Amino acid sequence: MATSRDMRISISERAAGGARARGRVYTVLRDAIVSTEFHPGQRLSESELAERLGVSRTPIREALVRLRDDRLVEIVPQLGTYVSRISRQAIDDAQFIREALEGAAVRVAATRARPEDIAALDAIIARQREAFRDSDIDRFYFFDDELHRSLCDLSGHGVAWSLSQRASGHLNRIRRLSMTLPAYIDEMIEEHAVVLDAVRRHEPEEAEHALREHLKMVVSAVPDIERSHPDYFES
Amino acid sequence: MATSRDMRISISERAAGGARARGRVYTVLRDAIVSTEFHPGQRLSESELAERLGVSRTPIREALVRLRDDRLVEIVPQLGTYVSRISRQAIDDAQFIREALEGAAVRVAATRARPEDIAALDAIIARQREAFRDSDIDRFYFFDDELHRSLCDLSGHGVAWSLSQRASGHLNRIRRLSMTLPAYIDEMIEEHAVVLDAVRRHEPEEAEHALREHLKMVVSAVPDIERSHPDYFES
DNA sequence: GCCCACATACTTGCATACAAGTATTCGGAG
DNA sequence: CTCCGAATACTTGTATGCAAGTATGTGGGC
Repeated sequence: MATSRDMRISISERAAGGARARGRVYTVLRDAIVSTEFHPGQRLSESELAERLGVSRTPIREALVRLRDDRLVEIVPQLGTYVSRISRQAIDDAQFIREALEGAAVRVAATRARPEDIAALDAIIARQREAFRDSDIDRFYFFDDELHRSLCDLSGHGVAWSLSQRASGHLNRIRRLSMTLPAYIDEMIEEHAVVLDAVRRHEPEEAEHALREHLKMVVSAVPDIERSHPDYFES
Repeated sequence: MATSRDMRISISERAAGGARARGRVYTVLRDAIVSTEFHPGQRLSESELAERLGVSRTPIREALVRLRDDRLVEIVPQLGTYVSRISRQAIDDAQFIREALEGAAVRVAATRARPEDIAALDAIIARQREAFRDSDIDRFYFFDDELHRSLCDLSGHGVAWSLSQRASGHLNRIRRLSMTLPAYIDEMIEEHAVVLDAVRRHEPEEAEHALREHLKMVVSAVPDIERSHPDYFES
């Protein structure tokens, strides 16, 4: 029947929009946690969050359940909801996931990148240098994500980036905290340039290796962060 | 203070348990979808599911939201919830994710596997042959998962398996459907043996290559399934 | 016979009410 | 002063009620 086919089309068109309140709440809470505006270990109250965000407990709960999947909060029945403390195992897991997924993606990206794609990537790095010059950490963080996301998109598997992101909550808190140290930012930009050069020259092996090395740098910041914020960590 | 440290411990102990109704509903619904007991394209009613499972709409909703993250259902506001039709892009994405994650995991597993680990893996393959001999597809499917999960666990990053699974909903429907064909099962078992041999000999490169080749076999079944169930697929 | 308009019955999204259970705190006894 | 117990004020989990919106079926007009 023709109707069923029409319905299918209208469905996929509308599903893309998604819900409004639920998605908004999830994004707001996730940002607050990753930016450590909500401190690791802090207790969260569903009712208080509902009041502050101007919605009822229902969308708050649905967002918290998603955040639990991300291991960013721990929900204990009849007791409370807590921002997860940063876990070394979770960092290690996220690092493994990122290297595997983004490494595989950049390998494909290196074989497929067209000149205009590379120009777009160059532009992103230029913006990173700008943000660094202006000491605008939030903007740098944004364009850092943007670069990695673009590389995944180029591979034809944008889902690699979304998955990597959802798995990288603990790691991203380290990223954000490490960006308060200018030395890290400077080195990050140079490493981005190395990755991009390998992509430009269509060298998949080299690109993957450079990216994996680059990703390892985030982990190297852990001891510094652990020293300055010991209470943010587990056990 | 000592209290806060004690609290932390009790929290992590209890968080492991998790909720009962919500988790149960999610598992039941996911199994129903992946086994195509719920047909791709089928419309689901929150109220009907609530009645059938003996709970209210709330846990049903939370489970459906998780399934939407898995791309297994499409929720259209004020219209209805539908079991996603199998999407070629989703299959391709899942394949990419599985190869990247499990490939990286088996590489590590090959370097770390101790004799007793390998014995355990051998035992799983033996059970697969048993299930094959008894034509018990569900049991074979279970031990297939068990083998892949064990390999990921061996790498020290069990999370690779959970992520891979959550991303593989569309692919798993193909897996289940392809297992109705005995020829596929037989070949799968042999390929498992090849992977395991490489792990036994501590050859990471070879193990990853064999696993990636093995994973590709699932995709090769797509045209067959598409011919026998054209209405299960998108557009 | 065909087509258009309206009412109806459904859907999900959100808000609220109730139930079960825990930590804390306040009061009293020793 | 110390310690024990019960009541209280919270927490999350679940159930239900209401609002907004869409598809469908029915009845009337042409």
